[in-house]
Amino acid sequence: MIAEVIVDVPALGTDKVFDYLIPEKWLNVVEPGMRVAVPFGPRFIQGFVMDVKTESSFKKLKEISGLLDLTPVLNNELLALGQWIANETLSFKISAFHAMLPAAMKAKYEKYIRRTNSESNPELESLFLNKEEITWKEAEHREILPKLREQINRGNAEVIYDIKDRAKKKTVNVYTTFLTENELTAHQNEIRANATAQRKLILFLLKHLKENFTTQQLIEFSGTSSTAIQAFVKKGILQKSQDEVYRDPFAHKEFERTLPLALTEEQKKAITPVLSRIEANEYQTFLLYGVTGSGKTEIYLQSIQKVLEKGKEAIVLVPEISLTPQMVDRFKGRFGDDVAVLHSGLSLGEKYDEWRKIQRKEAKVVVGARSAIFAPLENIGIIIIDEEHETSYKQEEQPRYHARDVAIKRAKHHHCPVILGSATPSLESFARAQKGVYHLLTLSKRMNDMALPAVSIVDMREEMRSGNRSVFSVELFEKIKDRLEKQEQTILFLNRRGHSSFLLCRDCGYVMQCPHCDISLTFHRFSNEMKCHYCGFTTGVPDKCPECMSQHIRYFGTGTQKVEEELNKVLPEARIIRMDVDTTSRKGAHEKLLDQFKSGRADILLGTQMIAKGLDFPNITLVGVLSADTMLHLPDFRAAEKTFQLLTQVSGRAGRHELTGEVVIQTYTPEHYSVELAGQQNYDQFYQREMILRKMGSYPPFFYLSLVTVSHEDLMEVISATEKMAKFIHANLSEQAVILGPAASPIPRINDRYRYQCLIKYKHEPKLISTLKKLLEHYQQQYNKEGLTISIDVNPYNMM
DNA sequence: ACGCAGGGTATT
DNA sequence: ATACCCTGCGTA
Repeated sequence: MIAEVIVDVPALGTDKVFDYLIPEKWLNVVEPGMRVAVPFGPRFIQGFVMDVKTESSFKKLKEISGLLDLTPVLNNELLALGQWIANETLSFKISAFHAMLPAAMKAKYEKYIRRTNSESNPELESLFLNKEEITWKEAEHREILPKLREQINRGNAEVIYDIKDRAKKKTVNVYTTFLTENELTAHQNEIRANATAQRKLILFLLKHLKENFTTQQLIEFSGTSSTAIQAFVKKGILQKSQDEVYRDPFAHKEFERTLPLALTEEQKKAITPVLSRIEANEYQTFLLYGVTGSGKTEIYLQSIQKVLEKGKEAIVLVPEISLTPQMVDRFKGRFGDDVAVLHSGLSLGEKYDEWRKIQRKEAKVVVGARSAIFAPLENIGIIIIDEEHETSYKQEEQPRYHARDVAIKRAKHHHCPVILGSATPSLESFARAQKGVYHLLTLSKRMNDMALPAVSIVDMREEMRSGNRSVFSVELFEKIKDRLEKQEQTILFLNRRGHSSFLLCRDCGYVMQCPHCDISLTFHRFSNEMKCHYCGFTTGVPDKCPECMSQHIRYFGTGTQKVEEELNKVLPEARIIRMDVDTTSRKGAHEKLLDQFKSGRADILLGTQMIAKGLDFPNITLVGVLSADTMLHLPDFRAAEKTFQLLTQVSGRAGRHELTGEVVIQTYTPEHYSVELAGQQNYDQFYQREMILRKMGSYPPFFYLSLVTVSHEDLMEVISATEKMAKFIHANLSEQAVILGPAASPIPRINDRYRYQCLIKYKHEPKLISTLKKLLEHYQQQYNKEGLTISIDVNPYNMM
C-alpha cells in the first residue's frame, strides 16, 4: 500500500502530495489525516497522510519511517477543509493544516550525530567527548562538522533526525497492585513490626485490589509515606504506570450553574427560526442584529441547549481574549464540563489538552477565538460567531482565512445553522441579510426595557479654544467627579492604536522616524526607548531635536499611562485601574483587574481596545471616550465603519442594569457621520450612509477585493515588478475587474524593504484564484533570485 | 589541480 | 526548508 503525503515544507515546489510505501507492520494502521515521519531528500520530516492507495506513477518509493499519531488528527471533513482553505487563500496546504491544529502538534526537529563505532578511537573520543551522541548545534558550534562528516562516511557515525511534538502529554505516576489477597497477606507477614508506613499501605491495598492511585492519593488515603511506596514498587507489590492527565486551566474555578432565562417576546421571535433549522438539520446563516444589552447571549445559550438535546455539538467563536472570562463564565455556568475553551491566553500544553478533550468527545461545546472554528467535532449542530464584525476573525498570516467563511463552509457540511451576532454588523453581513442571503433576526430592545445611554458629543476644538488643554473636557471631568461622589463607576476608553505616542519637535515639526521603515517611532516609557512597531528597531530618547537642536521636543498622542498620571493629579481620591498591553500581559492579569473593578475596589477603569467589548457590570453609569477620531484618518476604506462600531460598542457598556448610563464622546470631528450616528446609536442610518460611499468607491460589499503586495530592497525593482504583475492580472481577468495601482503601500517601507501594492476590485471573477496562482508561480524565479516577496490577501481587512 | 562560495535544484 | 550538486573563480 502507498500513502500520499503532504510534507512539512511550506514552498511552492513542495505543495503537492509525495508517495510513500507503507511498511508491512503499519499496513492497517496508516490512515488519511495521520501525521507521519518520512524521509525527504537526505533528511526526515513530518507529513500529513492525505490518502492511501495501491499504485503510484513514481518508481522508486521510500517507506514511511515513523508514526506520530495512532489515530488521525484530521478527519475527512477537516482534511478537505484544509485543502479548500489553501486553495481559497492561496496558501500552502501544509500551512492550512498547521493552522487547524494546536501549535503543540507542530513538529519540532532535532538533529543529532550518533557514534556507531564503539571501539576505542582517539579521534572519535575527542569528537564525541566520550558521549554517545552530540547535537548538530553543538557540532556546528565547535566547528567539527567536516570531521564528523568524514566519520559518517567511514561508517563510524550517523545523523539522527528526531521529530517531536512541541508539547508533551502530561502524565502522573499511578500505582496499582495486581497481587491477590493471599499474596498480599504473605507480604504483610514479612514486613518488620516497626515499619508503620508499610503496614498502613498494605492494609489499604488489601481493601483496594487492582485500583489506581496517584502518589498523593496513596499517602493521603492510607497515611503511608513515599518511601514505603517506592519500597513496594521494588518488591513488586505495586506496579507503577503513567496515566495521562489534562492540564485544566479552570481547575480552581467554581462555576455557578445557571438555568435558561425566560425569553422576551422579541427573543422568542428571533430564536424560533434558528430552532426550527436545528430541528430540520438544515444549513442557514442567521444575522442576529441586536443592540447592546438585548440578550444575544441567551439566544446563543438556548440554541446550543437545543443542539445538545439532539446529541450534537456546538462551536462558539468570540473575539480574542478580552471577553473570554465573562463569556466562559456564562457558558460554563450553563453547560458545565461539556464546555472546552480554546483561547490565546492558554499555554501550548493547555490548548493541546483542550483540543484532545474535544477530539475524544469529552466536550460538546467549544468556546474560543478564531482558530476554534477548526475544533475536531464530528457532529456540529450550530456555529455561533459573536461580535461578527470584529476584524480579529480574519487571520493576518498565512493562511489568511476568515473564520466566518470557514464557519459557513463547515455548517454546510454539517447541515446546521450559523448565527452571526452583532450590535453593529459588518456592512458585508448586513448587506447579505438585506439581500436575503442571510436570514436577519433583530433584537431592537434592551433587556428589562432599559433605555440606551444618553450620549453627548464634545468638540475638543472648542475646549482647546476656551483654554482647556487637558485630555478631559469640562463636561467629562464634571461627570467623573459626580460619579465619584455617588460611588458609581466610570469607564474611560482611549484608542491608542494608530496614534501611539510619537516624538514631535514643536519648533520644526520633526517626527522621529524608523531608519528602516517609513513609520514614526513610538515612545516606550517603561524602557525609556523609542521603538519601531514594525521591525523592532530601538534607539534612545533624544533630549533635543536632532534636526534643529530645539529643546521643545515632546511626546504626542496620549497614552493610557499619561492619562492615569493626569487623573491621579486632578482626582487624587479616585481609585483607578489601568488596562492595556502593559498591565495585562501577565497570565491571568486581565481577569484579576476585571474582578477588582467588578467588586467595586476601583472607581475608574481606564483602558484601550480590550475594554470596549463584552464588559457587563451593573455599577457602570459613565463611559468616556477620550478621543473618538484616532482611527478615522487611517488609510482604510473601513475607517468610518470601525469608528462607528467601536464608539457604539463602548457606549453600550454604560447603564446595562438598573442605573441609567451616560456616555461622553470627545472628538475633533464631531460633524463626521460615524461619530454623530454612533452618538445616536443609529446603526440603520449609518448603514445607509456608508453604503452610498462604498458604492461610489466600488468597495465591499459592492465589490470584492484582493490585495497583492510586493516587496524588495530596491525601489525600482518593486515598481517594475508590480507593474508587470498588474498588467498580467489585467490581461487575465474580465473587463469588469478594476485594478488599482501599482501604488506605494500605506507603509511604503518596512525593514529596509520597499512595498508596493496592487488592489483588485471585482464582482465575479471565476478565474481570479487561478490567475493569482499563475502569478505566484510565474514570478517565483524572481522571488528566489532577487529576494522579491509577493504576498496575496484575498478579501483583505488590513490594507497596510 | 584543488578548494571554497554562491546559486540553482530536487525532494516520492 | 534544506541538503546537495554544480559552476566559477581564486589560490597553489
